Amino acid sequence: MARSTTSDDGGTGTAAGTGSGGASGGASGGGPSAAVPERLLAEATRLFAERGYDRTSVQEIVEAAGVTKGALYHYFGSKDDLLHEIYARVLRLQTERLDTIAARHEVAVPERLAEAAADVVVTSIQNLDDTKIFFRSMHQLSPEKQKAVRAERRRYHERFRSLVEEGQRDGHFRPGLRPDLVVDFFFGSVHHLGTWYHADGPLSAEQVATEFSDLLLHSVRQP
Amino acid sequence: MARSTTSDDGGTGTAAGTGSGGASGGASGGGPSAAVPERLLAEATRLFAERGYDRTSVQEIVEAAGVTKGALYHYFGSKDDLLHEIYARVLRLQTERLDTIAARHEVAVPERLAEAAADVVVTSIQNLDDTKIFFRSMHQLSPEKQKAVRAERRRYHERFRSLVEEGQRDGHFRPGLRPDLVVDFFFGSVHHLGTWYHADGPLSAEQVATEFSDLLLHSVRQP
Amino acid sequence: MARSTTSDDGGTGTAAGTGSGGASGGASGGGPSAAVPERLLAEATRLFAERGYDRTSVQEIVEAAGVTKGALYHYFGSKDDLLHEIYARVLRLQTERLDTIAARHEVAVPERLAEAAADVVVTSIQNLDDTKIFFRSMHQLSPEKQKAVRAERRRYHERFRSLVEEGQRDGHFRPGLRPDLVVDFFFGSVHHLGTWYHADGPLSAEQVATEFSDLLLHSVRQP
Amino acid sequence: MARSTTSDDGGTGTAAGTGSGGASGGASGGGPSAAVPERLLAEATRLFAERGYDRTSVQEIVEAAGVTKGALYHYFGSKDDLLHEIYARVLRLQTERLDTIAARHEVAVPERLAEAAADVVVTSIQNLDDTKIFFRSMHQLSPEKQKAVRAERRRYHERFRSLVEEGQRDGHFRPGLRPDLVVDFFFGSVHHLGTWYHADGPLSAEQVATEFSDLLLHSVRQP
DNA sequence: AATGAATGAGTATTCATTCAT
DNA sequence: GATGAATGAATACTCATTCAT
Repeated sequence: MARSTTSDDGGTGTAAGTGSGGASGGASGGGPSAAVPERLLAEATRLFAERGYDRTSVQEIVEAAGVTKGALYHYFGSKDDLLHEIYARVLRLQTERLDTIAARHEVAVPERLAEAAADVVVTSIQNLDDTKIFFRSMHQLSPEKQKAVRAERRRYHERFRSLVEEGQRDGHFRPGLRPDLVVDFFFGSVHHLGTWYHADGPLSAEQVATEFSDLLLHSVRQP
Repeated sequence: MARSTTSDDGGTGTAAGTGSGGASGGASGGGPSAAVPERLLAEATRLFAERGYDRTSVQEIVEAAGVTKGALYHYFGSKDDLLHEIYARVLRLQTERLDTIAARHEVAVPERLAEAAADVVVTSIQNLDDTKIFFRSMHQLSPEKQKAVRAERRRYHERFRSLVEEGQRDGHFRPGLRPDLVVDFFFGSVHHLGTWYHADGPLSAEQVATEFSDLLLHSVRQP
Repeated sequence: MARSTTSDDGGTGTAAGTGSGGASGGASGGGPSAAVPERLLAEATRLFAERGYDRTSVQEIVEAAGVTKGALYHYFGSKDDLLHEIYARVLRLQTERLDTIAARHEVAVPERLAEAAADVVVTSIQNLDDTKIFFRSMHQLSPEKQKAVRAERRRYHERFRSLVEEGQRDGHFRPGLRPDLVVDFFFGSVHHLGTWYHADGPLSAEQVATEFSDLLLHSVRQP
Repeated sequence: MARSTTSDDGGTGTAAGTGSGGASGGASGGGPSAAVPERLLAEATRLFAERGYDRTSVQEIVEAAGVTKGALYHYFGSKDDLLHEIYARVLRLQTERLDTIAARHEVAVPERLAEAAADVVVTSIQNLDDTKIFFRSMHQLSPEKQKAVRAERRRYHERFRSLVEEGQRDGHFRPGLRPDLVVDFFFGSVHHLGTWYHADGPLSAEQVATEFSDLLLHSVRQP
């Protein structure tokens, strides 16, 4: 059984091992020739972002992916599982990137914070569908999956907060600030990108990233 | 007919005519003795915030309000209408407050911006249910109501943006900033209060307001 | 009480006596200044013909008539009552006209039959809404009202059948025909006028009446 | 998906694929062992004829057919779809029969018209439920389905009318008659069979057919 | 690995009617 | 004579999920 209803395998398990060598296998991403689980995740992401989790029916997902319900339930234990997988994927990506940036101890804290902030803006815009889903659909996950996602999210925020705290200890950032509030302040802005940013608008992801990063840095920096 | 399906009466219409002085009338808020439309709105707000719009059934709302479905549909054209009414109410409130603050031309712009920022944080926390609903459920409104709410929201953002622009002209705020991005940056933070703030947590509304306002001001101020 | 829920007063009772001397009274027909019961009947007739009895709500009727539900229930015991009144009205009219024509014993039977046939076609077209309602909505009447209408209808058919029988006895009409079948044959055609006749089509009521009457006469006449 | 909401496949599609030879498949008609779509159609036909389309609930249909609502909606897109399917079935049958009869060019027109007339009476009586539904429920179809049925019906009438016109050209029928009116005259009679004919009455289908056909022929024939 | 028929509990909404005023 | 708020039962339709094949 490939089902992952209650699995805690970090989220890669469901799709792993399918299709290699098969006629349809191999491609990553959601193109028509991609493996079935990837295609399902890609279409689900698109549809959840477009009309919301509750308003997207399993039927619509499988039709968009060109498979049948049976196939979906072969790979995913439930609709909820699909959503959880989407969250896991984005959290994994962001955590990895933040860890890489934060670990560059040779770079001064303000530069690392600026880079981390800009990076999360860019990846949030690059995965705007995930960003939209993230803040809208958390409460539609089952309680235990919600708990798991919140825990992962908390760890991510803690790493970010550590950077702020490190900057305060080094005298770069204003000591009176509450680092947790700073993090909530900034990630509110990031999560809301999904409500107003449009790829075909006047601003590139990098422009937004630069400005958001700049605003954050000015807001915390020791004048 | 008291229905307000397409009314643009500013939202007070639904409750009008229920009679001050009547046995059931008069009270505002959602207590058990309040008028039926108010009770429905109060319970709907609570439930939408608690479990989301799509996951709240009309049945649950009327049970919580102690009336029947027929009564709900006597006052509101649809479930969607209820949600729209909630949005209209909070937008009206925030717009009024911002207008009052922004109009105090005898006060310098940074002080007015700081006050406006702190004020919207406090009222967002005081109406935390509305805040939660706002950013989660916008896309569950019917397209035309969504358009109406977005338009109203845009007007609100524009007023806020004018303050930033005024500050730039006066030389208080950094000229290189894009005022629209500043507004999106800050209101992301505000709208996300609903995802992390808890009334029984360690922070008062005023503490958050002061810190968010401070972060905003530092982020834009001419150093 | 003016209600006529179970009355057998021949159908005139409900509206009689209202409004004489009142500001709104006097006019017959359904114009905006007509008395309330007439206006209700007129709008109900129009709406029942347009969208069917079950698909017309009491709310729609009272809105079209410019009154409230309370007013409707003041004059009519039920929605069903309204429909019954419409049937009674058209049956009364047709019966009266047939009686008048059939009683002209100085005229030969074929001429009387031809005139009766043409007349019922003309009045059916002049009251096309009633004609549409008649054959579509009979089964939506309450069982007892349905019985009453059927009985009245049967009496009407019997009078018509008598003409055919009289013609057979006089040697004008073919003796082998079953008069009841002739009547059903012809009234099928008449009742179906509502499904195809349009006032703005190429045929006048009189043209249809002449041709239908001619077809009937040729179908029964002794060659 | 077996749904046929908008299908124009001539109406057989809904039942396709249920498998001849399967444990439940094969039987036509509405017996308890028939395939699910057939059983649903059979019970719907019976109930629509008995109490009308609007007064028959989907719940009643599925209970009568011994299945669940989900099963109905698996095969039919809507209640409206069921009705449309009933119309399509009867129209197909009648069109086929008329075509066969009208195509016998070796037979003189009056004989062919008489046979066609008698045949449509017999099949209308044999499918009396369909006949009842036909004239009562047309206006309860969705506008586009109504249009489709009317178009099909028009084609049927046109074929019948062609017979009349052919007879006029051949000198068998009176030249002054409007063939379209003759057709409306006759089919009014046919459609109304449902309102008065009873299988347990004194008349056999053939007796009615013979007399109706005779009345039609006499009404149009050159004396 | 995959199908698709079938389930059954759930959804928002409608509506004729009543009744205190 | 007339109002309109309120009822409560009924309505068509949806959908995540299961399971025999």
